[in-house]
Amino acid sequence: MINYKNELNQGQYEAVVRTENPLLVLAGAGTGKTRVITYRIAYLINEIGIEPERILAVTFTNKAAEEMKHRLRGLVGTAASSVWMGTFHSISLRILRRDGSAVGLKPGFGVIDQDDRMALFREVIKTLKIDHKKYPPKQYMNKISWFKNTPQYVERQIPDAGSFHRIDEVFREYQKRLDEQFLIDFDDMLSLTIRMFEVSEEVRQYYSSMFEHILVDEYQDTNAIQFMFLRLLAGRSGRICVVGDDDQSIYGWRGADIRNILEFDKHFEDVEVVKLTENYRSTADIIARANTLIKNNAMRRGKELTAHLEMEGALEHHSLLNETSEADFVTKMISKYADEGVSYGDMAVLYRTNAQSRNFEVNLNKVGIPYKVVGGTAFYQRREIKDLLSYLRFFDNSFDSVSFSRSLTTPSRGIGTTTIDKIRDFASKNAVSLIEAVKQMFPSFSRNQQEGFRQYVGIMDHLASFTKVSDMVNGVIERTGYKDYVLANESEEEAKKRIENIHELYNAAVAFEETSPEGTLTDFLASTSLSTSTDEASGDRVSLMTIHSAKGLEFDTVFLTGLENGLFPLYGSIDEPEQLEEERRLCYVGITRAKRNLYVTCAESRIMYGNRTVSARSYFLEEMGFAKAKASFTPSTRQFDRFQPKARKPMQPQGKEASSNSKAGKKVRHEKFGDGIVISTSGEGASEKAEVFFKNAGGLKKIVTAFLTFVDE
DNA sequence: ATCAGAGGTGTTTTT
DNA sequence: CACCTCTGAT
Repeated sequence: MINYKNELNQGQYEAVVRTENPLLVLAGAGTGKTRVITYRIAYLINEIGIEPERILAVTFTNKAAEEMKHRLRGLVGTAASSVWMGTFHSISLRILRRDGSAVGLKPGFGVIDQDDRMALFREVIKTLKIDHKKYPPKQYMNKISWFKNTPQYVERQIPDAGSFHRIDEVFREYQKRLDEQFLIDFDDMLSLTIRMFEVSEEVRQYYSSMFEHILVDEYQDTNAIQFMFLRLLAGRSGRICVVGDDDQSIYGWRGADIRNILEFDKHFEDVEVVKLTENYRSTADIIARANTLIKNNAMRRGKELTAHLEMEGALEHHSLLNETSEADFVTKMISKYADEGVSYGDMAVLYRTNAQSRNFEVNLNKVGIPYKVVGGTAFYQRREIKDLLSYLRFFDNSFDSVSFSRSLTTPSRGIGTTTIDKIRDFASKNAVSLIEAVKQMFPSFSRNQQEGFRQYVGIMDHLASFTKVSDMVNGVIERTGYKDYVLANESEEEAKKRIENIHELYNAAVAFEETSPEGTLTDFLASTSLSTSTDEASGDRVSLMTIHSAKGLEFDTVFLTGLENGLFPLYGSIDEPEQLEEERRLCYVGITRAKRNLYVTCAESRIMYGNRTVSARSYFLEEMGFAKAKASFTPSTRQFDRFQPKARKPMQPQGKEASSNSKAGKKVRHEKFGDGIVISTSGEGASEKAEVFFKNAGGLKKIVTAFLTFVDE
């Protein structure tokens, strides 16, 4: 049926048929990674005779899993749906649903989503009377999230006391509340699964022998405990195949450990390695730029892509005056290509930070070009959706206090925080559910409040009369009068959008019933917590997204924007070689998204923090070989600091060579903060301020230039 | 209990 | 700039 030899090149073929030993596939951008994975699974099923449900395939996003399943269906038909395919998180969740009792989870446990988790941290900080201004809840959340991704947490340790203000207390209190509410958070999915494997040899054995073959996509972005997960299932000599590209590792900040891929052959026995370097995506020009850029990185296994498509395209760099002209330029080019017949869905505008999307949005709107901002607020994060779901969440889990207070107060019923806090206390002290607390405390409420509660409890009772998730969704929409509430409180335009979303929620519930006929409300709610904005379809519209979100995607025409020092590479990374390398990899990912046309832009100044700041061209521009901007698009005569094209230890900025009107990159000294590097400047004359990164004194600070001494080297 | 307005604060990137 | 939280007025 499938002719593997004909449909794959030599390297891909090897990657597909070597199924005995641990296999590392180093697959550069556009070298047919997805093809390898799908064909390998097909090969395992069709040629080796492995049962599809004994194959585990881990992807980076839910969307990638869907895409892969779709492609696999084309190769093996309905068997595709039996393969275990999904992200580490979704697979872990599935495992925990079945065996979570081994680590003390109650069968119907819920999953708290990111926003609610943040809300929970705020509560905790408040209860512990910690000054949230001095110690923002967000920091605790990040630190604890980070900690939950370490082997120590898997081993049940508690964060090092003293490492951050009262963090162990916060951790305990936060965890206590989660436990009380029978909730787990995002990070728990993975760490609890691994803990379970360690605690229960029986469970581990069950999954380990069930999965005869494990495949992992985007292996370069796995972290320490994801590695543990794989090791526990596959053993040291197991049948595991990981596919990745060390040059595309861009999640170090999230704990991804590039050593997982660099040292794969140390972690497993008898490892075979296949390198895929033949690129079938981009023009030779694009590949050449990508290669020269990434050569500047020291931490890599080292490989060079070769272009295999006979195709011509544009590859240009344009330096624009400011962020508006950058957006103008991009918009103009998009129109041009659209006129030439390139469809909108085949074009993408990429940037380093989400905040940059605005200018493009404004301009594209003006001209009427359809676009989609990927990575904005995810569907399930929208206010109206969260409001409605909070009823279902509370109905599903009457211990969930975040959902309780949200649903109880939207639309408002004359019950406020004071009363809610009382109910919480009561429930917590008596170890009863919140709904039980309400019932017992009922006589103590004022008449008005009693009316509110009666209505609220009525909705919950109403929900109990349904079995189908979609009916419940509909029930909430009807009984809360949510549409009227929206119409009464929002502008007509806004209300229309929200109501559309509400209908979409109902559709999602119907779709859920179709894809998982056995699925419960709990499952549906968990799936909403796992869903992210990158999972949503984009249609025939121009994609606006961060380079991180663009990972794994490709477009005919790509605009890579904002190539300025301080923005891309971003501030903090400039002085840290390792981080700078990650930024460079990110740039590499950006370049290699383009198939035919690539435009790389920068702006000489842009508004940041509300004032206009001038910044220097990105190091990466010179490294890609864009030594000078095109004359026609550089009205400014300003000179920028230049760097040796092949500096190894990237770039101690050379202050001396900078011109007088751009101080970016210069080394400075401040009486109090010590040595630093100027990132950008704003203002004129005596009020001129410089944004300076102080390595040893708290990072980025804004200082009036007069207080700085410029240091010559 | 709710809302509007002031004022302070901080920004990467996301499963 | 844009968000968020706190405050004081209804």
